[in-house]
Amino acid sequence: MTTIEHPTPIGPRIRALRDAMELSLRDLADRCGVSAPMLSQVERGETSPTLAVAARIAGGLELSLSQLLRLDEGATVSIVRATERRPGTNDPASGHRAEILTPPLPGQRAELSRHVLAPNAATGGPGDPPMHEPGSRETALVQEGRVVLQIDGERYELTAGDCVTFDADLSHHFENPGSDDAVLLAVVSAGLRRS
Amino acid sequence: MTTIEHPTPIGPRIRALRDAMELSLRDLADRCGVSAPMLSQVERGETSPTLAVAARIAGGLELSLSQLLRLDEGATVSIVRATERRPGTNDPASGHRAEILTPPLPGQRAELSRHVLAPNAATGGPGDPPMHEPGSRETALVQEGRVVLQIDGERYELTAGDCVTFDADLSHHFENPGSDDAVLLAVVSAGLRRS
DNA sequence: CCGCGGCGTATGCGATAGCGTACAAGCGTA
DNA sequence: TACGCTTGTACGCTATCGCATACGCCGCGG
Repeated sequence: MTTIEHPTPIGPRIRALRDAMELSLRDLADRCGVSAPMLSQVERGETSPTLAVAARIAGGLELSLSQLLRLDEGATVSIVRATERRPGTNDPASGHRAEILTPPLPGQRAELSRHVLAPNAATGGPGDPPMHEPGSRETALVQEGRVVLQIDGERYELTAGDCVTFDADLSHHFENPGSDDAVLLAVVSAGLRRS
Repeated sequence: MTTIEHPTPIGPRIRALRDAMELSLRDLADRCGVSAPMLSQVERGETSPTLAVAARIAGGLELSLSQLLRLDEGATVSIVRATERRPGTNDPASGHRAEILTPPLPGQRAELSRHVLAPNAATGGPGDPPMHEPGSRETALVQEGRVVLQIDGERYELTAGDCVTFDADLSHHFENPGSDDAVLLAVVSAGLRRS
């Protein structure tokens, strides 16, 4: 009996998920098209499955593979302490006021910011930044007014209360086409993490 | 020459990442401890690597495995339109007022909420919900007052301006130990997506 | 007592992942 | 033309993944 060294202890996790769904090895085997003995070996860490079967196992557990493997994501809790207030941008010319609510960030995981767009103001130019690191996600909530979001050439019209989520590594910017200030709460989260 | 059907087209992605880092097959092979021919076969989808070597490849690309596989995450843009205002909870007994800012959500990807905690109030009980689906992340920003966060028994003290990120599938709750209202902006994002 | 159904695991065999090596093609230099 | 040196790929061989099958174990009903 030799136990292989794990890239990540996926075995116990599969076992836990299977138990939580109250499936036997054979039940899960039927659901995912992987033999029961194989499942047993994977759960006990006696073998390293190929991506193909790992993906089928994930499917049987109603997860995507990257979700099944998501336990190597690092610290479960990270706190960034408040520091001096970040200045915030205020561009009277364009009518764009932005305020980053989160403290500056080593090992950045998330950033909340609040934007106020005067009538006809926009965040950056059409092809410019804001553009975040590959894999990051942005969620924005329109709190007041009307906003037009341009992503990669596409145009979306949003009104107060609308919420949009998109891949933040695409070029994107917001505009205020209305005649009142628009207020936008934006959250950028969880991009790739290099090293 | 037979091409296997991919769980997810990881091959082209590896190739793209390798090109972006300007590494040859042998360079990457040295970095990650996987032979160059193997890398070539994986990139072209001629073989499905084991998790062990996939993880080493990911390591050579300075990514975690789940990050390397993260391309099955779905649509790049999703908009949830504003609907009627959600009522929001208001519990005078406990002193907890909560307001969910995002509209109700098919295919929920993110939820922003704003919590006001009167002195000595708390969000839920110590072991209760709020507890979100496996894999989800929560980021919270203390806007006013002082807050104590309990996660899985651990206790963290936060003051205005602090920002915390943690795995939201752990049991957690916030308390206000101060003598003024505490205001908390919370964002839950990107949990598991079943099927 | 036996039999029957379930459970997880040991066994043995094809198929193939993963290695070292050897190869063809594309560069710049002589 | 030949030469080094790079690039990515084809060739064999061994380790092992992944399967069907068989086994020991336990709880239940006869």
